[in-house]
Amino acid sequence: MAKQVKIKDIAQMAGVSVGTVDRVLHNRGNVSEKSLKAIEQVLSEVGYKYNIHTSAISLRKEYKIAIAIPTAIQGEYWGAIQDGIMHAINEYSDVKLDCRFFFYNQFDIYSCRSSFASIIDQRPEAVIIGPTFKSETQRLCAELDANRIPYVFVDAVIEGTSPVASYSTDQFTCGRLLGRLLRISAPKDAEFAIMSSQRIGNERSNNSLERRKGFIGYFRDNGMEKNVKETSFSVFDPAESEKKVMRFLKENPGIKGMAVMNSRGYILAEILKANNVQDISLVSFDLTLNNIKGIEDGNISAILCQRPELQGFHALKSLIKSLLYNQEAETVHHIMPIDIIVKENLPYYREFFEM
Amino acid sequence: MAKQVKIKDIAQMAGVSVGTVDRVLHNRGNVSEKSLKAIEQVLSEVGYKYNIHTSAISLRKEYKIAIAIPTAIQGEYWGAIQDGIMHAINEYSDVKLDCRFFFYNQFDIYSCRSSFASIIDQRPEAVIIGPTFKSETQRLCAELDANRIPYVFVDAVIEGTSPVASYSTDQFTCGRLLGRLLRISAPKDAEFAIMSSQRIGNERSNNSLERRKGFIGYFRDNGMEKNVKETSFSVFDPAESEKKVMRFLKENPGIKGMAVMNSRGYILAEILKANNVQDISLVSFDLTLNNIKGIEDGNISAILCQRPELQGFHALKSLIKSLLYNQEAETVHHIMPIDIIVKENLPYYREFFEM
DNA sequence: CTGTTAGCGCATTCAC
DNA sequence: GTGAATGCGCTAACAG
Repeated sequence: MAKQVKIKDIAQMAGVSVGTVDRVLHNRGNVSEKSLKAIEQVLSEVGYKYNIHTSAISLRKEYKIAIAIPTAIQGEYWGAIQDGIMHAINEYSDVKLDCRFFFYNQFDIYSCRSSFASIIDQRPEAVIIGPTFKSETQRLCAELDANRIPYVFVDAVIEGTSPVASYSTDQFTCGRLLGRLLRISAPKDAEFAIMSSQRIGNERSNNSLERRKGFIGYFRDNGMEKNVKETSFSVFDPAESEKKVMRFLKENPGIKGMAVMNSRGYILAEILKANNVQDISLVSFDLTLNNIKGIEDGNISAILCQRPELQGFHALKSLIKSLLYNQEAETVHHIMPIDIIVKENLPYYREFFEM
Repeated sequence: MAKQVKIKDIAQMAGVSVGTVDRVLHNRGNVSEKSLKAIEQVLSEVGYKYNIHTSAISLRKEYKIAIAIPTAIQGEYWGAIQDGIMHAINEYSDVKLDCRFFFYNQFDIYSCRSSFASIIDQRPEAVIIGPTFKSETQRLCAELDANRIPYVFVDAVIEGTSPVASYSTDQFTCGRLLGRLLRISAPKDAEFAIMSSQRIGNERSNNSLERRKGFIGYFRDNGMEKNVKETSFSVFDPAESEKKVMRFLKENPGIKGMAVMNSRGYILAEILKANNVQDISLVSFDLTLNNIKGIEDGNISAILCQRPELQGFHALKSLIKSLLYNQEAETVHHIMPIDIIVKENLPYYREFFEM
């Protein structure tokens, strides 16, 4: 229980006033070489620790924060990210924030483009980005970099950018994990299907592709590459999808597991259920309301979840720290844990908000 | 982005001074009926939200907190709980705390008794309890209740007590989940073993018993009660354990999965590995260093984890709130999520500290 | 360049 | 019973 050393203490030890210490801590210049040295000396000896909250109350400034993510629907993936952000706003309510959401349609590059453009117009002091379109994001980030506006990524990372932090999942490993979950619960010679949703614009396409690679890689590593089949279904045309999937299963009777590389597992759950297919394990992503129902009803065996609330929470938290401490820090990439959710452990994931 | 309403605002609206509002908020009396009414009226209208941190800095008081848990070893279960507590101390460093750990030997009731006795002597203002011995805990809690000292439970809940909050896991469901994990990855006629560690004093005995019940219940529900076998092993005598386990496996050649109802899975992993047993899945509890190694080496198939850091973190957090707000609130029992950890998702659980 | 000072939201003491 | 005043750790404006 070492006592926290305060700015006043440091000032005293360094033989200067609190004002000068404050200037050093926020490196906003106008400090003599001599004072600087003295203060840095003391700082390195005693290990000063900032107090965000007292700092925040004394700070009269209100920060404008822009949040650029795909349209968030309650009970779905981006809705959970939004929940996490709201939670952080609440937890750091002493930091005065003016948060604005700039939702865009993740399947419409034009919507993304115009959304990003209006962000620049708003001149925010910090930005949270849920990136979908690569070059649009890069363009936005270049602009932000030029204006020294800090930003963080949630869900995924875009190369060629320099965020304060990022919160994402190792999608490749997700794919491998999916492979493992299906394989261990099936006979040795079983076949497995990758179900991709055919959709113009490609839903979180990069993520799905990585997952697919991991999935195939897993079976390749186990000498079972030939056991992996692949087909697609439509999100919008259930009847057509049903026909297609059932035809696929008839042609591939060895299929014992299906992996849906996005959050649309529930659609296939409905199809399998309607056709009384019992011996196929279904795995998918994200704890959406539909998928929750699928698990509860026993039509989905497992869901992988990437802690979207936590991503949102920490995204805002790290931005706040960046704004208040104002220091040039290295980018920190955080890889979220991958939760495996099945019928038994489902209830407690829903209930407990994890911060 | 509704503006936070402050005490000053409330005072103004109610036509009184901040002092009076404060008296009401902390219900420490000396307020006229009329003022009280007025303030409560305003409060119910605007929904005032406390700010712990500003509250904490203005509060000169230092709180004594006693933490009574089994001896915490880094990298093991109680060590992780301690980590979470330390994390909370750090996160709420503006609240002045004098935290003292009162470790006790969870296999020695006398050590527990003397530890609990010294807590009472210390006259702490709040207590975190990791309960092992039922009546010892009940006695401590009765004493705390009598002195109106708030306390919270981690890991488990003891009946006949009235904590501020508790953070524990549904052990019965853990057992069921273990059953499921083993069953789905084995042939239909496979047999499964409950491995209990025979140890005087019974390691977290209640938890193990609940898990066992859940495990057996799961197989009963699936009409496979007869497929469940049971044996025990010693933590202290590896050679003897090895003999015993291998004999058991010879006598029960149908065994395809083993469930260790505590954190000692790694011991069996070593035995299986040493004897080149490959076709038996091993599942156990808690992300201890030994178990992590077992997963990495492929000798343990899965570990169930009950977020010990999070338990510790929230335990202290809720105590802090209880101390600062000083309101008689209902007990809140929190059931932690049960994480399933396998080789693929292991790395990211270790890395990401989840608050 | 530097020290002083007022003020942030809140708790508490102390006159009235 | 009540309100004014002081201080908590910190920031920033201001006067030197």
